[in-house]
Amino acid sequence: MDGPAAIRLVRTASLSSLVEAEVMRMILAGELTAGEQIKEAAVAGRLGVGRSSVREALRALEEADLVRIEKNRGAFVREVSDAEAAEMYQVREALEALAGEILAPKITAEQTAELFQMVDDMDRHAALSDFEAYFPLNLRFHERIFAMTENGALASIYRVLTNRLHTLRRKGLLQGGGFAVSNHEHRAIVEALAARDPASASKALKTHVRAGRSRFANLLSEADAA
Amino acid sequence: MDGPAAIRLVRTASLSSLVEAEVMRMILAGELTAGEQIKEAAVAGRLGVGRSSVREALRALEEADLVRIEKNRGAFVREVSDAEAAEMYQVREALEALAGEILAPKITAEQTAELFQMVDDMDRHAALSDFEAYFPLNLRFHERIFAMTENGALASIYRVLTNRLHTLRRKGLLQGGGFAVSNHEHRAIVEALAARDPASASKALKTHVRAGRSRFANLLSEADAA
DNA sequence: CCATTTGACATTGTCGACAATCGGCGACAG
DNA sequence: CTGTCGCCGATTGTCGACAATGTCAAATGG
Repeated sequence: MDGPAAIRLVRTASLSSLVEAEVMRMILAGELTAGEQIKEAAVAGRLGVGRSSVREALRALEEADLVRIEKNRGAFVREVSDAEAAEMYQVREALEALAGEILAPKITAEQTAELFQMVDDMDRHAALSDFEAYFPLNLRFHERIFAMTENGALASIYRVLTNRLHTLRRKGLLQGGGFAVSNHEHRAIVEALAARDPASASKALKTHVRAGRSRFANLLSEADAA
Repeated sequence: MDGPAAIRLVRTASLSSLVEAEVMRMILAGELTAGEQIKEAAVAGRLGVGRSSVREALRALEEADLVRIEKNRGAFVREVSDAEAAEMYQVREALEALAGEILAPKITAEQTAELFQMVDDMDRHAALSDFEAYFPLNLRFHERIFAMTENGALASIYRVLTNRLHTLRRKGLLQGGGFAVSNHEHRAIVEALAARDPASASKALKTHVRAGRSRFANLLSEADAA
């Protein structure tokens, strides 16, 4: 027995949803590279489930735009072009700005403390150049802001977008060396939120996303030059 | 033989994707009411396909948030509460504003002509109180604006959002509200776009969505009072 | 009369079988 | 040598079988 958590899991989660989570994890972790084919039988064998469960999972991932399915050819890890990434950054900018507008007027002292704490932690990791610790915290920071808005539709759409962007963002921050800079922007965001000023919170978030986009764009041109 | 269109369809579309489209159509058309259970065997029999294809389709629709699947209980048409609808309106406002900002600087004369034409058509339908003709044109009007931005990510997310809004339990109310007034707002939007002014286009779209939201809210309180 | 149990039925979850299709390799003609 | 055709192995598409689970009403006991 693994305890009540496992019991609850079995009672609520279907096999295909677990497969979906696992394949998604593999994609976001880079264990499956962009463009690579995902063979149903291989996944089924590896996870010890039938092909139907894998097919259902892949179908869900297709709707989430993480894989692309071509009839009679199979499922492939979706590749996001540079142009698409730029589009997504533009949408993300608007979403983050909205989140700032919603959250600023109603943020609580506990919440600002939590966000400041996260920024402090990120500062520590940045000082040590500990990317492995910094990166997930960065993700959680933005996710917490959306969660605090208590607008479920907004948070849900944001998650869809970041899932699609995930590999790109990792790459952008990895080489940028700009993640100390990026954290200065984080602090500015929290300060604007703590001041309960919707306009400046919105602006700080916009600025942050736009800076991230241009950091990404710079890396692209460097890579093209090389 | 049904001609080359049918051939292309068979070569590119899987059964499950066709089932998905059909079930989605039934949900959006209201043939399946909110909260209703969708039985796999019934759909499979009605469409003449196996249960696997139906299951895959339902799984995709779940990811699109049009149905909700409970393990061992089945799939149900998702119902959107009034509170969720309000959240979505807020997100939609931000997305439409962004679309206006993107489109205004680069809209062409042909495109403004097309949009003005649609507004004129809507005026005609409004004068005749022809809901059935007005409503789909209204949807297309907004969709065209997003398409013209040529930001695929933005258009894709907007579609996700509107699909979800269509499962609104009291969606009948959405269509009722003063649509002659609403079309005045449409004209203002196109005029701002034609003037190639991003700020005012963005503002006109925001105003329009916000007005739609309050029209909806008014109808809700009326309905609750009755 | 009410609460609980039990058991039959309906529905979903998972699996493997079989058919359809694709991609590549080699045979073969020019 | 090049291009084409046809076969073969690998992979996906679809289906129905069987097991697991939930539902609901009748039977049972207090």
